[in-house]
Amino acid sequence: MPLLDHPDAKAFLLHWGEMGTQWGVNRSVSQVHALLYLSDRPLPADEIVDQLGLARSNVSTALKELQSYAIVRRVHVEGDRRDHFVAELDLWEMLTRIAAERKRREIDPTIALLNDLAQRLAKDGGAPPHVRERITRMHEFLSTLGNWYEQMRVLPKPTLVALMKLGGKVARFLPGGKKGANSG
Amino acid sequence: MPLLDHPDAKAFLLHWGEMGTQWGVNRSVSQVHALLYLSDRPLPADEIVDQLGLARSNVSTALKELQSYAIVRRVHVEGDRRDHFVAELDLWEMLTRIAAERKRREIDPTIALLNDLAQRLAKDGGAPPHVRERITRMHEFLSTLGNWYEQMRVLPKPTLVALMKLGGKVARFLPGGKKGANSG
DNA sequence: CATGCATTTCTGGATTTACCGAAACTACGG
DNA sequence: CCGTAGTTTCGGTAAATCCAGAAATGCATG
Repeated sequence: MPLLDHPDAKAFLLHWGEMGTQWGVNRSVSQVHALLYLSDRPLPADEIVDQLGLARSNVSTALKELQSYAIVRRVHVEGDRRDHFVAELDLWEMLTRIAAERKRREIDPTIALLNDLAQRLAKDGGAPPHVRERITRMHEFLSTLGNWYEQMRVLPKPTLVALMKLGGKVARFLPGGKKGANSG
Repeated sequence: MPLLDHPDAKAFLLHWGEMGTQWGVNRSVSQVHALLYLSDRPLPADEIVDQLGLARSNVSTALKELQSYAIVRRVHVEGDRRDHFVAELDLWEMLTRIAAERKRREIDPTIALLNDLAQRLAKDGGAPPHVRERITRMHEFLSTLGNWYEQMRVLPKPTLVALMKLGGKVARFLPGGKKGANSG
């Protein structure tokens, strides 16, 4: 029985699709992802086509995209020649992989550009000082974020989860204590 | 002299505009933001129109959107009846405000929906167990993230910055400690 | 190496979104 | 009551995106 006959499953899938569009992911991609996330077994592309009513080609593209994020992978199913696909079910993994890929695609190139601009501006005596300063600050800011991310990325997952659950209490451990901690 | 006569300023603005589109923000909005970020003085809407070559109505909409994120604000300029606009220059502020607004607009409604679905599924004896479980897990996951965010949000900015700079080292403070480090 | 099936890539059309320019409307201060 | 600034709405158009069908490619098998 099709998974999407269940109204709640369908509601989730539709909402997930819309979420995607708001974050710059196309609807087909996020719907395919939602379907695989809800499925209890690997699905072949054809079945995704049937359940979502998308064109075969479109599903193919979506699967490729999802695999490039490493949140969907191909699996072999005994006695079936067709590729089957499953979604990453560990949501922490899912999040970190999406973050990693978006950083790679969008943030890193931005930092690289800002690096260029900042360097050029530093030598350009005629450049307006505030432009130089603003771009340099943005560069530093994104670099800091990037470095932080790289350090979080390599932490073991349970550590990450523990930190997240600890929430604001981590601030206790900062030199100077919680309120009004200094930045050294 | 127009700010965008400087090639590096222009490069930044164009890149920023494209970044926006990849994150679900329209190009006009992010370009207006970039322009205000680089500007060393408050700009009236007309001047934004001139410098970016956008329609007046479009700029008006973009400014409204940016103000709804609280990363641009209206200021009064002595001796000029027109509204002028400035961008938030503190990038940590900018980030947290964008995060706050996107959470409010997109994440919170998603959590609310998942909450509904999870509740309904819990009572629905006929629902496939894996669907119930997957949706429940997603709900818990996003709730955890949301709670974490709320706790981070209220930390003083210097504390936030300090934590970020501390990076992966915060893991040292966890009970059970990461390899090779524990608090005394 | 030919065949059949699975999959990807290409291409044109449909839909959606973005944007302009004009007009209507609000607000405010002479 | 006028003039200026600002916003909102709207029709039209341009551009980007989405997506179905066709063609091409890949791949395992006999």
